[in-house]
Amino acid sequence: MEYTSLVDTSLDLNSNPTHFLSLVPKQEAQSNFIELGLKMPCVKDEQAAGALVEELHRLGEENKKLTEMLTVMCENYNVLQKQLADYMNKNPAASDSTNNSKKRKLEAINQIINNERGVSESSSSDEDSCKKPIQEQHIKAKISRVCVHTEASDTGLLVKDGYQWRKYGQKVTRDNPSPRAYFKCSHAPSCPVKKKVQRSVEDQSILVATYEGEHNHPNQSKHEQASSGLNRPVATTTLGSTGPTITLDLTTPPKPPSDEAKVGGNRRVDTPEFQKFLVDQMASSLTKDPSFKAALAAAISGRMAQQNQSPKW
DNA sequence: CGGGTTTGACCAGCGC
DNA sequence: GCGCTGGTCAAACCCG
Repeated sequence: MEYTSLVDTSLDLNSNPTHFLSLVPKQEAQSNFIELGLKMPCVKDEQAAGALVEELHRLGEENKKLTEMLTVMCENYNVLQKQLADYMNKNPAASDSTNNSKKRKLEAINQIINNERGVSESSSSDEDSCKKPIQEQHIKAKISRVCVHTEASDTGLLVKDGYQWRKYGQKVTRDNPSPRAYFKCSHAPSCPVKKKVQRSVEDQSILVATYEGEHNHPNQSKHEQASSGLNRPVATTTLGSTGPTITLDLTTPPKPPSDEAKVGGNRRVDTPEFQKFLVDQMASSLTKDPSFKAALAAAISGRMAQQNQSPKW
């Protein structure tokens, strides 16, 4: 289950700007207009400076509220996921309707999730985890997934992440018409890390890279990474192979709460620190998105035009 | 010639 | 045991 299917972070501004504006207080719409560099014609500089400071505080408050809202949403998602797992355990017939491979996959996912959370949520997974060697569980827990946005015309399965990879296989899987490529880390012969790269079923322009294990050697230098034209990772998660995927711009570094949040780590996504990191990323992604700003400007200007027709603001 | 890629064959796990 | 599926191997091939 993809996070994106549950938490839709997109704002359909273009389709109905006035609808969006109805959610935004009139005062804020005006101040956002100022922030976008579209100055009101008759506002004096001092007033504008004061308004900007005031606006800064207001935006800070707004940011805080949004952060809290998103945190609550993430918590709700986790609760729903848990409820679904409970339901599946209580009603095995419901899960029997799926085909065998999906069933197999679900079991693997559940195990991964349980390992990630360090909590056994069902007795069956307890039994399974007891059967498996501890070391194997440990390896499985070191799974992370990274979504990389590529050009639609780009048919390759190359995800540049700073490491050296050697392709050792390619396979067409049942659930996805796009072939899946298998890579081993060739930077160090003893490095156990493997990588699977496959195009997303929903969006062929997105490459989904699944990393297994952890590198036992340092990455390329920052300079090398910068000059090697790395792909633009749009999302990363460490919650198993089908865990949450939130579209984020990770090209610029607001530092994650800890280094564990980096690719290849096994950081839990349900920790407050990671959620705050996600929130920060979303916020920065939105504010940097020119289309978002353009849509917002269009919405505000449309609203202002509407307001100008009526005598009062 | 060495290293990487391609691709068909093989193997293991799982359900029936 | 058989069929299906995902993962891996390894020979052939390609390229600088």
